[in-house]
Amino acid sequence: MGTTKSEVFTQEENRIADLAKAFAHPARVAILRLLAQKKACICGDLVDELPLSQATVSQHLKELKRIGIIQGSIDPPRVCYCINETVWEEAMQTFGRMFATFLKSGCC
Amino acid sequence: MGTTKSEVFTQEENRIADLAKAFAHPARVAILRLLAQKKACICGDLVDELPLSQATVSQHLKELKRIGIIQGSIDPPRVCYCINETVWEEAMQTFGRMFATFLKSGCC
DNA sequence: AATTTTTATCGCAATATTACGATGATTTAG
DNA sequence: CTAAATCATCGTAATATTGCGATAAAAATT
Repeated sequence: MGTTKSEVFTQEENRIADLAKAFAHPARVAILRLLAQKKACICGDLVDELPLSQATVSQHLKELKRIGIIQGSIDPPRVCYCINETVWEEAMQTFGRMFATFLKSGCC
Repeated sequence: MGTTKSEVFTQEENRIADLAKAFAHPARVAILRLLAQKKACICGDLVDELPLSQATVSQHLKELKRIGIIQGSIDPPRVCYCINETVWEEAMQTFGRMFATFLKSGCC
């Protein structure tokens, strides 16, 4: 095994999990912060800011792109990355709704 | 490797990543939802609601407990799980702050 | 054309995660 | 005391993730 049984969960549950993965590694948190604060944008600048190799940073960027929360535009030979506003909003609202489902009145 | 270089990131970045991990698997999303909506609380009930084995559910519960977002109280031979309100709030505010850092005015 | 700059990708090694059956531990019920 | 119920843990297998050096790809510069 080692594989998540995605088929047995709802699309929404899988999407939430995917969005959460964007934030589930400190390097990706750092990248998303830098992009959200516009402190960096060019991949090379991100590499300078992060204590990881260029290959590793590139891999995290790829994962964030797969999720859709960032996008990159080419300015050869550079690539400028930025937050995808639509997906950022989706994440914000998705987590907002999730956190709002909590009903108090403890049983434990 | 395969190990995250936690030492080189800030405590906050690591904490955010950990909190995100709670939501980074569809089964855990389902569990947290059930607990937040109080549709289940006893471990056995969770197992009934989820398409996973008892051992697997127990493992996810353990991870959620490690993060701190749920807690369990013993009612032998049962265990009643529920959301830890404090950590739930911490997560809500942490993600709220994170999402609020986004500055518009795109460069891409 | 050769070099430089920048980024992506490959290949590998180490570790982590996911999943489950089987087994253990604990407490109640009979 | 024995059996049943409930949950945690162990052991194992399969796959995923993390990280990096080396290399490839693409375009500008010399």
